[in-house]
Amino acid sequence: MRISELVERTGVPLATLKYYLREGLLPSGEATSATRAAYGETHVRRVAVIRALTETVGLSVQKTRDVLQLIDHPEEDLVGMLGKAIEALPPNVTPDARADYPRARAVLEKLGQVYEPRFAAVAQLEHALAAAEAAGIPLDDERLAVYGPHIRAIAEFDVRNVPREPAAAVEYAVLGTAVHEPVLVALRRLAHQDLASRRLGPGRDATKSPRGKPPKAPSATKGRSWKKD
Amino acid sequence: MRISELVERTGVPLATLKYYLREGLLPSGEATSATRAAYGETHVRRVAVIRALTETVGLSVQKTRDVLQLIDHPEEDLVGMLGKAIEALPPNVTPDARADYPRARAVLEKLGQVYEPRFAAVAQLEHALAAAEAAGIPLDDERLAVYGPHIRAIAEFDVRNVPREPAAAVEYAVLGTAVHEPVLVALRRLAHQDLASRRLGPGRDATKSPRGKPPKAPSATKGRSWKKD
DNA sequence: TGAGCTTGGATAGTCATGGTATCCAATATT
DNA sequence: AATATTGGATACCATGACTATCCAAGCTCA
Repeated sequence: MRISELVERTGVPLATLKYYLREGLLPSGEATSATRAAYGETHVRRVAVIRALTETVGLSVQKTRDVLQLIDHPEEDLVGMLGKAIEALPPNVTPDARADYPRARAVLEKLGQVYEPRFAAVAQLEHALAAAEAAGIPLDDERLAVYGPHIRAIAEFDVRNVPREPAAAVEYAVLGTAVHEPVLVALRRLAHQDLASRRLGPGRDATKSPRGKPPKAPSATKGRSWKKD
Repeated sequence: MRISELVERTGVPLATLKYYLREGLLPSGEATSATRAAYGETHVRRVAVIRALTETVGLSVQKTRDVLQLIDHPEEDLVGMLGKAIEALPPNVTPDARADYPRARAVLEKLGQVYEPRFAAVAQLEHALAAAEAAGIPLDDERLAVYGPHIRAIAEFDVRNVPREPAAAVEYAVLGTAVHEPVLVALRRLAHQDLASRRLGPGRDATKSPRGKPPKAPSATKGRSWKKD
């Protein structure tokens, strides 16, 4: 297909596609002549991934390019790739191997995981913990005892499902880490709303302005029983 | 204290503090004279919260102001406040009550939660699910069956710990939702790295450059027993 | 008292991002 | 041949988050 069709298929303006081309996010189509190139389904998919990474995950165009290059040039070392990908993900904190991340270290020790200051995620965790502290809601032991195992279980599922084929594994690891984060975050927010509205009782309005029927009582929800504190 | 001291205490440049003042993120100190004002600990804390929200959570200055105003003017309706807060959080998708969010609806039905298109989080979830799909890693039933309950459990803990006092509850709900997200995300990334390095076997190097002894089994951690699901 | 420093308040400038818009010349297409 | 579409290059623009200056009205301390 020609680039004009790519515009139609993806809904992304021509000028923007050219921009992605320039920035190296999107490989140029196969040149069929001096002034013409053919694009394929891979390009359609690539554009979708670019938008997912930039719009939903919130990566900058530069970081998106880094991540895509990781996928395009997979190395055998999955763990190393994963590390590099995580480094590209927000929040953009650059790890300093010689720095000390006391909060992160304490947390990791409690979780029985290795504290490795070269991991970008350690610096990210430190940052996040400091922010929580600053906001007046530190991650105390009790909360960590809840968050830790559940997050670990989620991560175990993720890792269990890594494809065997190396290239696919890299793509899964890199994209999966990034792309499921917003899903998890949204699910938590929705669970908050669901629980809060049930807790504060049906009968009161569930939303700010719209007058919506408050979600019906906690009744039967998959047989789950939510004890209310 | 004078503003120059606030600069020292927070490490934020004067020009930036003035910017926050202008934008209404930071209340001005109590005027002691025509050209002098006194700042207190509340200001120090406020600046910390501003940085946490902008740097770590990734809010824009505008959205940060919205969130802070929510906290400063708490209403009794906690659920409504929570909804407004979530609306200010990234990704910035504005919910359309008349729109249909098919992916989000399907997920919520499977989870036994109410589908309410006015909730911003529903639109956010739809967005995230579409992005995951575009990236080639859709949230299939199996994954949802794992993510859902664990996230729910986390959210239950969060809701269980809402303070009783209304103003404190609003602050906890609004800040807690936002501020713990980066923590959860960082924990998942670290769990990925931990699991991946264990999986690809000790014996192989755990990171690209650093040589880290693979963590010992999750066994006993501080005598605390967190049952793993 | 007065020289110099610190403020608050206002205004303008800067830098990075993430696009948009144009122009052009070389083809395709009809 | 006439018209439309490309690729490639270049220039332009809007937003956001600061950052820098200016100024005049106080403080402060010798």
